[in-house]
Amino acid sequence: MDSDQGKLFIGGISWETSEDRLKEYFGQYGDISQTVVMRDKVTGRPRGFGFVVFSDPSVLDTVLQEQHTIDGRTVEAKRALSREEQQTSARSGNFNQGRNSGGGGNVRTKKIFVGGLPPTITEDGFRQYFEAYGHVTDVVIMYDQNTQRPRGFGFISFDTEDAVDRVLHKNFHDLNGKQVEVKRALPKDANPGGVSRTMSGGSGGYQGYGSSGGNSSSYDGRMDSNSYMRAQGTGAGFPPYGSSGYAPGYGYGPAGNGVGYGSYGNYGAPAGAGYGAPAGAGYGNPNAGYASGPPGAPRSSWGAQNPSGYGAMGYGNAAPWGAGSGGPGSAATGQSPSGAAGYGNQGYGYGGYGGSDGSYGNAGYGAAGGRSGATPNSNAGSGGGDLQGSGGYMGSGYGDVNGSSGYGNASWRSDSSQGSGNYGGAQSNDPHVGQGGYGGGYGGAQGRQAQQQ
DNA sequence: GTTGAGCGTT
Repeated sequence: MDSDQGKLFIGGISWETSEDRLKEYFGQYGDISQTVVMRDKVTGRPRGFGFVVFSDPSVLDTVLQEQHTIDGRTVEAKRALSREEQQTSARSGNFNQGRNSGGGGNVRTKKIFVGGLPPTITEDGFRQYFEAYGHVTDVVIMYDQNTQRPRGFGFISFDTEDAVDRVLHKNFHDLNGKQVEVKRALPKDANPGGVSRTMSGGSGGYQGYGSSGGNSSSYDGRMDSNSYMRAQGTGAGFPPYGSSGYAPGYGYGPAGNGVGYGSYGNYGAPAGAGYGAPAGAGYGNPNAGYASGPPGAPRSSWGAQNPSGYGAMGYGNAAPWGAGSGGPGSAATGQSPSGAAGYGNQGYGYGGYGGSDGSYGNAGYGAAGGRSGATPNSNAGSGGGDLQGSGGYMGSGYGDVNGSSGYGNASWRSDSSQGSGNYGGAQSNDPHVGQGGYGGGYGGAQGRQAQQQ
């Protein structure tokens, strides 16, 4: 990755070796923009390795060819692996949440921690970049108290959760040509361990969900953590996501039949195909739905990795929605365009979930909504479901609320046999509109209306 | 001792 260009991993260093010493030693090869010696978080003892970043990446060629002895130890200099690389190659278990995992996500500040800032960044530049995502209420760039040098990170505050979600959807942002990393800021005052929002069943249907699973943290907290986001486009990040237990956490799955949520998968996938079709089937079997999915769709990774469904959902997949690519033809037709909104893509759901308030839905989904334009194509893809459905989905507001009602409603489960559409129930009236169902059920909104009526 | 931490006013 670009940001890691010029970065060397220095292994086997003496416990006596400090950042300054590294800089002094490697400085003979070129300008050093940063050095760090990793230490145990708890004991503070050096772990025996560190990193050196040269301003000019071409210096590495020379450095890598030579042997280096620092503080009496012959150290090993290697090109630093990106975190993604590390994950894929060195770990099999993936529950490692990395730093920040505890608590960051539980308390939803509207602030974002931005790491990896280029030293040249100005507050204005920082603010202007993020204003594209929403109204920025505060900007902070941190500097070393003594040296006044930029510390490489800062904070950006928004006035809405939506803006925060939009930023987080995309974990890597390019400021002044360098990629920076964004994470939800740790609450300064809150007790990290606590769960500030009511998890008890109350308001936010979603949270309830999550919590019910018994593992509250997974859903909420982890999400923000880096692993998920690391995706940087490669998709590599996904795995962790899924694996992290989202699904489980979500509770959904567990809840009933393990798969429950999975259905979503279909959902996502669907686009064409899927939705409807799947439904039934799909429901239970997320993968299936998925697989069937859109041509070329990248998703595969998802499916593969997470059988459980949620993941499958496609969060990631943008395409399907917007693009419409998929599916069976149908989708393709006109819809695509609107879909667009990238936003929707990715994440659509993601953020929402987290947001306890329901606010969530909007954004992402909304985007999707765009898609709705498409309306009718009926394509029917497979299953009979009408794509429109999708529209429904969105509309309804996944997020909005009450999730409980909709979502919870088991109805879908039972009905599953029938088909997809029914996710939400609503449609049951109108079979064609599969989607609607979905939406309704899920979000509640439609569902509710239907019921009332 | 060999692959990451940095979270607050400027």
